[in-house]
Amino acid sequence: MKKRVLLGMSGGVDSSVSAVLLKEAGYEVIGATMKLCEGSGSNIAIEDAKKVCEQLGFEHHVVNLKNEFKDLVINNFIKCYSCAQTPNPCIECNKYIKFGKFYEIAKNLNCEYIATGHYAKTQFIKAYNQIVLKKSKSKLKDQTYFLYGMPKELLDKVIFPLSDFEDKEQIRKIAEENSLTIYKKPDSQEICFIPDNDYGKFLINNLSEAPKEGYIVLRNGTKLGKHNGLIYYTVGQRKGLGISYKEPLYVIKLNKEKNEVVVGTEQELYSKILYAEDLNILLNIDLSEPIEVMAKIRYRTKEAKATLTLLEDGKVKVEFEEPQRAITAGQAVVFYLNDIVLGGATIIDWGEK
RNA sequence: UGGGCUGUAGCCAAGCGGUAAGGCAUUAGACUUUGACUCUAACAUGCGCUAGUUCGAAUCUAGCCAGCCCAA
Repeated sequence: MKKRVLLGMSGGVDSSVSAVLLKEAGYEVIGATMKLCEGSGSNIAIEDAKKVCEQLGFEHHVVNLKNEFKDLVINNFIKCYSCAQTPNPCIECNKYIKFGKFYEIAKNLNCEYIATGHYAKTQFIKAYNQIVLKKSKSKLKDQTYFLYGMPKELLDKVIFPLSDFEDKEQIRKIAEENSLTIYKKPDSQEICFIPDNDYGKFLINNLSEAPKEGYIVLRNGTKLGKHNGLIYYTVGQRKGLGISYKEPLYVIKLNKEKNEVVVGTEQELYSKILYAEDLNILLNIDLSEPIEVMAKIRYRTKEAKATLTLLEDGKVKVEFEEPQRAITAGQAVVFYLNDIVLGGATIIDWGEK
């Protein structure tokens, strides 16, 4: 009997080609498109995915997860900003929706597995006696940074058909060869629930209290200018400060208490130490003693050698060998052992204490 | 109406006789399943105004205008 798998389909190239690959691998595939928010993009996604399923002879379902998405992802996004942090909604979405609610739906449809078009890989590793989450073959497109939050129990229930592809062109080629009309659809970007990418406007419409004006200051308190609200800034930001200074200035901290944006030179952005919370561990491994890992503080940043120390309450301390640039509260730090994802956590603070 | 200082792009600012650095901001791209960063390109025929010296002036000279400071 064929194994049944529920494939999350965004209507894009990656998930559509995943459908082809699963079919070729002999799975019984059911396609499902999650409806996460209103908007024309969402309807196009559904139509495109449905069309692919028709072409391949699969069932297609539309799964309404709007309420869950709002409760678990959008609300966290808003809350995070109101705490002067910078959220990463894609990580929350993977954690709660794509590898949470979506799996519940799969079970209801009698699917043993779920699949997505993420660039990531799962593999049984004897040393850990488990299936682990690994980086995809394409190091450039690897998306494990966004996936560290998935439940460990799901590792043997998830299939990533794109795990061994080197680059996107191959994927597009497969789409074209299979006459999938979406083969040249551009890659998705930006936050999916803010179609015009104007997240400032989105926040103003959704925050309980309006953003307050305040000062932009140097570390020593020198006032350099004014800002329209902390929500418009994030650590490491250079553009949009509107300040004249002899060298480029970057946001190095958002001070919620004083409602101040603290700016400094590029050098002041670097730190060797960060603290994080909500640790999620994907590996059978003993963390009672500090451990050497490779840690990544941001998507598109090279991971760096660091020591991971467990503190109380699921909090961790990460000490890097080399200073890292623009460690940002609200963003994730993800830990790797070679290509294997150990886990990750949400950054809450940085610098010496 | 004595003395001193300043006046360079939307903003900050270098240059001090040889043909307008740099930063911020802005615009257009590249990169990117978060927000950023980064990269590439564009952005003053003109340096308060007017005359003059000079082969050549933002740079020197004179006058004027504007702002600031110190004295009355």
